Amino acid sequence: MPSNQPIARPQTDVAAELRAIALEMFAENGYSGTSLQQIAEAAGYSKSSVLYHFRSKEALFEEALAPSVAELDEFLGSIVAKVTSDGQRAQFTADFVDLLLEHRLAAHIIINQGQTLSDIPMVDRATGLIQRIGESFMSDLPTTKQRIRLGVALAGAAYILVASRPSLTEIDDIDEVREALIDVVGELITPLSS
Amino acid sequence: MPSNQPIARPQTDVAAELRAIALEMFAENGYSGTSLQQIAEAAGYSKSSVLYHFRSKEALFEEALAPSVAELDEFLGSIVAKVTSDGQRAQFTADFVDLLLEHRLAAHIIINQGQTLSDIPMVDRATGLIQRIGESFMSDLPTTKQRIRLGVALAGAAYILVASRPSLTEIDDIDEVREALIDVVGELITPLSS
DNA sequence: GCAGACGCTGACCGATCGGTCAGACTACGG
DNA sequence: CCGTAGTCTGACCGATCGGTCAGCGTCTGC
Repeated sequence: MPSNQPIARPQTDVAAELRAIALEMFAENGYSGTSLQQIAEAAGYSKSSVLYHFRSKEALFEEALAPSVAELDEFLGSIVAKVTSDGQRAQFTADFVDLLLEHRLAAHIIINQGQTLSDIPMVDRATGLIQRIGESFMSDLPTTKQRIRLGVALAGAAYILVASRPSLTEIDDIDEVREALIDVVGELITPLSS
Repeated sequence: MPSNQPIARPQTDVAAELRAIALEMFAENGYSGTSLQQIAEAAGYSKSSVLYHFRSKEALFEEALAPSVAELDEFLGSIVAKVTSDGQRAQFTADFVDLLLEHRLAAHIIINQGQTLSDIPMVDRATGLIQRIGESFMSDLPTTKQRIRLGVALAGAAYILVASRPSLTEIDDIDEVREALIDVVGELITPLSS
């Protein structure tokens, strides 16, 4: 029973392995602070091998970010419905927090290095999506204060979950943080329609 | 009437000029993304000149950050009084926002590159100070939700003022943003004592 | 007017950067 | 049993990195 794709994927997908390791190192030490040599060593391959699987350092970076950006795109699509329907604001908040938690590393990179790396297409696309998410709310927020409230909620949540040292988040149960965060963001967001 | 320091400082303090330019470039392109060559060119000097005024790239970086970190230290000292006295919470909030505004570039660097550059003493000192500011509040915040509320307020305000693209802040009058931000942070912080 | 300090520079250093390339080894289909 | 495609590697490339050093003017106090 032949199939049109390889009968068995190699047990270890080297490219995927490299993407994962690279994503972690780019988040930890920055894009320009991480060399192909370091990535190769961490993965147990040679630098040449990394460049065999990926056209360039930038290509590796983009492919490592791609899945997270794709989900961010999907998230933006699902927002439109929820923002207009008042009852689903809570669902949006939970989805937002969970998206950040699921894509910690990519979010860390976009948040902390987004401006610096704006000339990389994948990064530019991600920041564009984030901006559109903000705008989809902003459109019916007349006062500066309301807009700031939204900004503090989203940026504060993102930074706490993703970019801060353990200091603020501490060792508290991650689920406890998640729920508290959903509460606080919800408080800041829901009075916006009033 | 001789003095024990040079009678007249040179009209243009080259070291100070280099610190300012370097701070800007480190904030914009990251520490490892900024070379001494680039800094020298931007300042109109040679790379050798930069290294004449500063022992090393890291020394330049530290000296560029130093004034802001010193003020952060001062700020931490002034907090202790204000946190305990309930009436001065509003004053604290305004001071916090103004501190961020006054030291935009340094704050940008610490926020976005603090983790990556934690092995640089000045950066480590700054993150330590920030942590102590957080702890000075946390100490009498029993629930996770209250602590998250504080974290969202501080991190959100910091990120909006300092680290975001113009997207959220927009072209709105900076004073308008400042006041709205003080309002929102105040809302999040003041109910903490209840 | 001379000695020395100061500010600055180009030439140069070894190390490392991202990237190329010619092969080596393996596995598989004809 | 051979050819070919896929995977991986070391040797090598020019460019750039942070940093050193000898020496160039200029300015100043003696």
